[in-house]
Amino acid sequence: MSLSIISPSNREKETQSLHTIFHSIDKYQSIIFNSGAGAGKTYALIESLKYVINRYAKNLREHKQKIICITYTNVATEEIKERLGNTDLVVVSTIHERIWDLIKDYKKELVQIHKEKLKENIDSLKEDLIERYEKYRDLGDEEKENFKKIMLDNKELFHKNYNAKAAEFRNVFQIILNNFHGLLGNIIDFKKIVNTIYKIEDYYKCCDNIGLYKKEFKTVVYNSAYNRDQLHKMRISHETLLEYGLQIIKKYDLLKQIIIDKYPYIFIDEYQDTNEKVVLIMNYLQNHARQITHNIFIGYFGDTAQNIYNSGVGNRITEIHSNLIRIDKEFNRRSTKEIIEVINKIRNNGIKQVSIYDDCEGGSVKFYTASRNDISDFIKKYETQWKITPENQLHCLVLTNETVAKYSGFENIYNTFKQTSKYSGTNYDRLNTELLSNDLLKLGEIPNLLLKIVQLKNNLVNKQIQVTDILQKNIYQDMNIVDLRELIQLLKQNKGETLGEYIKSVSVNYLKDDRGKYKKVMDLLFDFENISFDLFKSYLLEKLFPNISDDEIDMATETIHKILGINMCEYDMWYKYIFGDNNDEIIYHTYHGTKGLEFNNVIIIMENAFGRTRDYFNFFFENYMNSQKLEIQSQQKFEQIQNLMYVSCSRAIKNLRVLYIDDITNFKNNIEEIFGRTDKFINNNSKIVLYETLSV
DNA sequence: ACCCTATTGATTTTT
DNA sequence: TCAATAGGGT
Repeated sequence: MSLSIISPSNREKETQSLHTIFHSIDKYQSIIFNSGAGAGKTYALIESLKYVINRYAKNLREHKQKIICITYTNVATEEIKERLGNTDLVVVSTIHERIWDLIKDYKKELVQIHKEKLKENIDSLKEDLIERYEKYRDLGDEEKENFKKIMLDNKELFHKNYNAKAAEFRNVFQIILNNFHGLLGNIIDFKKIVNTIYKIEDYYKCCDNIGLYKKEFKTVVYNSAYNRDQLHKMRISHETLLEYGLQIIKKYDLLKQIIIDKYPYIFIDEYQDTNEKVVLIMNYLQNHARQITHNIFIGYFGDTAQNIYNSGVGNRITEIHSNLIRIDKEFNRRSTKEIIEVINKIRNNGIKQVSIYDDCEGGSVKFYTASRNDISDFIKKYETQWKITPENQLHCLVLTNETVAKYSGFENIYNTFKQTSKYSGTNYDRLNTELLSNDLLKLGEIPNLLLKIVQLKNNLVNKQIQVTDILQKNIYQDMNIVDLRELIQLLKQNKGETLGEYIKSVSVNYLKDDRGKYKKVMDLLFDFENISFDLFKSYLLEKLFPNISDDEIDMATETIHKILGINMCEYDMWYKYIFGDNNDEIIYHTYHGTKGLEFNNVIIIMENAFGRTRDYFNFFFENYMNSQKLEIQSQQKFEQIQNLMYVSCSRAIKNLRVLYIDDITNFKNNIEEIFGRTDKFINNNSKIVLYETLSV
């Protein structure tokens, strides 16, 4: 058993680095705590919070003060709350929740800021119209007014035909706009122009309504469930919330002072992912505190090398918030020495980690090349070689959710949903959240329903599930045991090879049910009544192809048939993936999705391309030795890839394999600089074992 | 041969 | 929303 012995001197050193933090807390000197992957950053954060509580609780309570701890995700919030235990002195939340809480009561001021934002947007939208669209620019002032009037009168017609083909769309407006044929030359541009005109009009109206003190225009509302602003409806989303927060805090010194005096300690987790505006806010607080000679401690905890989302502040943080005391932790408490050596080379800057353990040897890292067709064999080989079991799982990292779906066994579900109009075109970005999220609140309506159907089916045959978890209280509370048994029997009769057959079976039994309990269970589950196969089918059609035109119906019906024709086993695989209580031997993730996690055995499937960028990982390897000499933009690209490499490779505790499925001739040397050597994967058991040292 | 327009299909992740 | 490609017109 390795990774278990910590020498007294290492333990002492680790304690020392904690004490450096504590010392800064005592002196109200703000810090930036950097630690690489697996260093125990969250541990340091928790210990710091505990330190403030233990030492200053009495003082804080006397002055009705609290400690703020902000995180990047809700999951992280929950984890910190759990590890910290119960206390009323610390408010743990996401940054958005906190900012909204701090500013939401300043209603008048927010409306004022909102009005200014509307006006700014009106100006820039008007500028866009003139600058981007030549045909529109060339119209005279009177013509522009006239055009606007016509289009405002025909708003409904415009939206009704919005998704029609260009030629058809043009036909609809040709006669109405006979003076403006030039504008109809390019329908895409035409739509953009008209949309912009509508938006400007909406914003003007909103400004008017604010001026008239109309009821719904007296407050700004933050909607965390919605990803886009609806400024004309006084609704803002995440990004604008931070923007308003920054403005209001910047503008009002009294607000700054209130925050400083109420929250003298602010801790920020994963600072590298935090939005730049948040750091700006902190900097304003810090400077104001200095001005009025009040105390405030701000502690940033994170790692710039793990910034994999471009919205994060990353290493620009020290330019924005100056005079931070830098504390680095160089121990690694996760991985074996072999892994640490490789991730140090990938990172190749600042922090060079060493293991905290004396017995840190025994891992293995290898870099293989192969063709795309060899992936499954490669994985299979390690499944036997590493003696993979549900207790010793293999975690396989791939780049896209589509690939995850494929290898996890629900390829058809993913691909068919991708074809629905609910999840394609302008809505394509919803697919991953609404089909694959493990947060049930984020799942789409239909995925949610299908998941509930699969869940009921599985719960009925799962011996560990209690009746109360399957049926709602109002179903079973007035039933005797015989009736209950009968109901369960009937529910269990629902069977089918495919989803469609299963639903047919559900509706057949629906007719058999004379007591009405089965009906009630199903009505609750489906959220509509008189369930039949045809009704279900048209429900899917309506929800997955909303507002569909007549000539698209055939295509849509065919897609619905595909969904119904998918095997129930595949829905089971999908169900298992979502709920993640996984007893599988091999588990697939996206690179990004593994952030913060750690696994004994990791295989990373890598290739040149990622997303729109054809030169992605090869770009990193090609420039590994001379990244300093790249132009600024290329350097940013390099760092982005480097960080993703660093995050994914540092998940491994013991065994790491990278399988590269493109040609590496041009950058083989640099790969070997990092990984020691590269080998061709030969699809033959005996040969591989020769090269490998077993280490499980 | 070249220009303009229409169509199509696509990365990751959080709030 | 964007970029690559297909397709039509001159």
